[in-house]
Amino acid sequence: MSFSGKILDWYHKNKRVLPWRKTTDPYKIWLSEIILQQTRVAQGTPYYLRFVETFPTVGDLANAKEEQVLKLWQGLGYYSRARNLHAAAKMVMGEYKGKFPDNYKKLLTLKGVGDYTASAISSICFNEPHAVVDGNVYRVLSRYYGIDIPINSTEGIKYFKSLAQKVMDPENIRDYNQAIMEFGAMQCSPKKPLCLLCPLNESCVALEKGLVDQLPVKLKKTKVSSRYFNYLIPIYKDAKNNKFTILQQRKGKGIWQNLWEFPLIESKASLELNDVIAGSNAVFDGAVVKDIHIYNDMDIVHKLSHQHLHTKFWIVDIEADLSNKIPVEKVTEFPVPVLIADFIKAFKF
DNA sequence: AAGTCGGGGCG
DNA sequence: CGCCCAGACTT
Repeated sequence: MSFSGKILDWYHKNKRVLPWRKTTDPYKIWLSEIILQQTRVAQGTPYYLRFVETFPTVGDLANAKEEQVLKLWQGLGYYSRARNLHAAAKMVMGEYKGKFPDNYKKLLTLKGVGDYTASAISSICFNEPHAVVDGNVYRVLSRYYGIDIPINSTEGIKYFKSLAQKVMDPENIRDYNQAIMEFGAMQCSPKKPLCLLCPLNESCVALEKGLVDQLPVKLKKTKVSSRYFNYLIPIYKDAKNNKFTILQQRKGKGIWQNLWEFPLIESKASLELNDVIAGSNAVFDGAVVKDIHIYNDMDIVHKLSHQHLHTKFWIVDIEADLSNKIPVEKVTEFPVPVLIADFIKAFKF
């Protein structure tokens, strides 16, 4: 049997029941594909279910506030996916007059849709013979065919796309694409692949040569930098003892764009109380600071892919009134990074 | 071609 | 602690 035949055969016996496998609605398939980019099925599934329930159609998503989309996305990471998702929904309702793009080329024009996602949607929904190449496919192909070209090099990306296209089954592309990914996730896993029980173990080059644990080859990891965050949590009590604080939206280029956070002082190194007292005047210009004290004794180190955020939360009691204040009960309504969400959850306002 | 963008799970 | 996850976009 051919490579694709064995993959398909394995898939029909071993595939998981997943919510997006019940439909070929391009809107829902697109949703699932964006959510699952660089994200495990287990982590993405509850988000998929919430999105489909909250926004049953692409029009519903387009009509939502970005704020609501980000809130629903909170905790999934790579928030540009959520912003692009919303923008793409508006493109579908505008430029495509509400009809979801129905071929690879049109799909590629949507924000946040690259070669992988366009291939996935066009094959699953419209039976177009475009082979997907995700992390699973890189692993399966590099092992089975014994290819050591780095998968994240320009040459590797081109080579594996071409190889994937050559060995796919164009007649069953909808199942084949999902099959090879499922096979990579369940059988040909990154660590401890199940070679002993593998339907391809008689013809796998990596297994024959003992290179399974060395493939695929991936170029050097990026180095991690450290940043020092000091969040100032202002607390103002009015005459009726209602409590207020401040959240502000992150703008500009870096992490967490358009998410909300407390007023922030970033520094080159860890700050002491006196530094924060000095800096707080600029942050709350005019307002009278009654007291500042540290919330977390030790720095909280929030780890991202290539940044370690050494974080201190400072509780700032304010006497005079604050501009832009929000009632503390409202803080949970804003889309915030996990670092902030964890603080809000633990802190008793 | 290299960097950037999150958060979580696993060995 | 390092690696990887149904990648895309910017520089």
